[in-house]
Amino acid sequence: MTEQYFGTRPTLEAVAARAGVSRATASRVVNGGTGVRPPLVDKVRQAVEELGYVPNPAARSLVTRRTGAVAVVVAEPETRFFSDPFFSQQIRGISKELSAHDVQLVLLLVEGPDDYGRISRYLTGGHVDGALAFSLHDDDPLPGITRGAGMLTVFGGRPGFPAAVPYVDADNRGGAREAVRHLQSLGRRRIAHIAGPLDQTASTDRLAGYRDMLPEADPALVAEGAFTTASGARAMAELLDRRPELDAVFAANDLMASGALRVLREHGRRVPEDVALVGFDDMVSIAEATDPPLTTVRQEIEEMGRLMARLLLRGLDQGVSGPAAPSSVITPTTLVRRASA
Amino acid sequence: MTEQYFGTRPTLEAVAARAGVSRATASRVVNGGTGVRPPLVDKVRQAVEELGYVPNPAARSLVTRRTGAVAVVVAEPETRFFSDPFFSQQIRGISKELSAHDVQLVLLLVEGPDDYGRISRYLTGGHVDGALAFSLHDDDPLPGITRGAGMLTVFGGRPGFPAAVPYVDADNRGGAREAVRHLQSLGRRRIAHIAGPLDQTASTDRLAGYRDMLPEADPALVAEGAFTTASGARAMAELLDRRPELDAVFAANDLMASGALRVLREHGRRVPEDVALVGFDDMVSIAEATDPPLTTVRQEIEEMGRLMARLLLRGLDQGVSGPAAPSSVITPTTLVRRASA
DNA sequence: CTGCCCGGTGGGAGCGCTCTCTCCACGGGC
DNA sequence: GCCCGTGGAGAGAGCGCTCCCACCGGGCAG
Repeated sequence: MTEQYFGTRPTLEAVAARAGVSRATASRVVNGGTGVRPPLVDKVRQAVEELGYVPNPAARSLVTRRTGAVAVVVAEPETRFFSDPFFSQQIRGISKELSAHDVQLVLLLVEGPDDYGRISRYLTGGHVDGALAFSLHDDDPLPGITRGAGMLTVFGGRPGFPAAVPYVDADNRGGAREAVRHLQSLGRRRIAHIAGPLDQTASTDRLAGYRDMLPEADPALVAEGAFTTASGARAMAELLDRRPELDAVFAANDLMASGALRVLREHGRRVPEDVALVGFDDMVSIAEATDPPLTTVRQEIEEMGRLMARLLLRGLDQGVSGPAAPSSVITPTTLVRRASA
Repeated sequence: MTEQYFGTRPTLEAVAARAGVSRATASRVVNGGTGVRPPLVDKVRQAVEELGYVPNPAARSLVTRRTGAVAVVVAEPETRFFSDPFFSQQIRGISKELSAHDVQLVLLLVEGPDDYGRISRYLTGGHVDGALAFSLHDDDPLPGITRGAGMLTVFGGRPGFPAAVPYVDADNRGGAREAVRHLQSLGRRRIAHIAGPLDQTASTDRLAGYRDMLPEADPALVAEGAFTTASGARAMAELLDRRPELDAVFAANDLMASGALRVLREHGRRVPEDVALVGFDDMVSIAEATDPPLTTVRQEIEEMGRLMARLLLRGLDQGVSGPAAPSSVITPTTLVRRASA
């Protein structure tokens, strides 16, 4: 732990000299130390310690052709990425998994529609070994870009893109079915749905789950929101206007459910007595804070992030050879019963 | 734009051969092209284009000793980092500035109190040219770590650490003074303060500004919160209990102000008639959504992020030689008058 | 007309590492 | 007792790039 501000950093050469071995042996020790006799291992370790040696990552990756870093690409036309706890939790999971494997996370924020060129250039540039991306909208150019760059990429959320790219997603459809099934088991017959933006598969999949259970449902019982509180309120008002006799609502996320809740109360409907309400996500800070607390479909967001990273790392390890595309993973959802339904 | 999935990527050598020049000349063109005659420049450019050449960053940084990346270190013992829009906006600013200079952002999330070793190792490892960090608490080990790593680091927020590290912060003290001055100009005499956690300089600086204007203020008019809505509500209740005669409140951020607002209303106090209320931050999504909308002290958060990055890049350019520590920057605040005061 | 200067170019070394290949020493089988 | 097999160590060749330095030729001063 010596000072090394100026005075060039020690190289492997220096370590080898100090330990009285060759550079090759020193390298072997630094990289795991298999096939080197214990006394030499100790000598090298000690030299490393004394010199404060740290391998030069550039030199290493020049020969290994691995960078030990992956990109996380975030398309964020509308500042949603950060404001939505969904992404932050996913990033947490990703970060945990990556750092456990000593892989670094390079954050690539898309700064606007004209910025994809930079992203693409970076990805082809060999700065990172692979990429993680979030597929927000059906027309997102990201899937095209990453495959164009020939870079192994795992997506968060099923891309609208019909290509066979690996992704991690919650069982949106199954979760939605469970939500509706629960409302039905409560004896509700006029079940409305507040959908998310229909250019996202998360929304369309949840809508599909709703329709699975209610194939004959009145189309007027479905309203489209935008995953925000305000849009949930708006959609709820619309539904009450169109079908005042509704007795249950399944909202495609908790934020919209909380907006709906407010409107229901303003219209004098008691929850759950008059109208039962189920959300999606189980964002605890929202679902537990409402009055009454929200019954909702829980998805393991951080775990999904972790899985994305794991899938990518595995694909990377399996090798440069062959189209080692990992298969996608769908994580289960669970219904969390609170008071709203 | 040829396929290059397999088949090794073209090197400078290949470009040079195709253009009929030496590797040195090709390199010159790729790096700006000064001192090379136009016809040759064109030839090289064309070869680059045809081959789809992209420089190998590892090889480049091996010799230049620059990585073209900076770390953003985020200590987040309590998941605050992402949930607080403050940081996300700051990151946006940072990302914009960095990508404009083709510098990458490596995100280092501290995964817990035991994780500082990894961070420190990474920073000393030569993976990045400099670092950006957020100083959250007075006892934060980050300032010590980055200087121990001998790495140029710019902080977001004045560190409690008494060291002379460069940082970017809003004029918290001046902003607080302005808030109180405004309340005084409204004729309020019993002005309370809801402070943030007092182990953060943002909180203590704002408290200091409050005290600047009210040196004789009753200590019972100050309550400590935690920058959250709930803590603001709690602090407000406490203040009303202790000093029911108060006629104004300056809260150290908008979140706490919104919590205070709710409690004031629950206690039958009209805002601003009975109690005038001023917040801090001007988080538009909060300040404009309350009823009445919040008068608050605005700080240019994204701009602060941009400044952090700019300061770091400048320091990096000024050179490896000498202790090129950039000086700190304090950004001005402005009072935004809405209806609450 | 000769020599010098200078812009433009190429040759080549070397950044710090990994990895293959060679070499050596030792031990065991016949 | 000899030879071969085996495991451990070292020498050396690059990985792809930048940059120093030598070189070359043309223009201009002497």
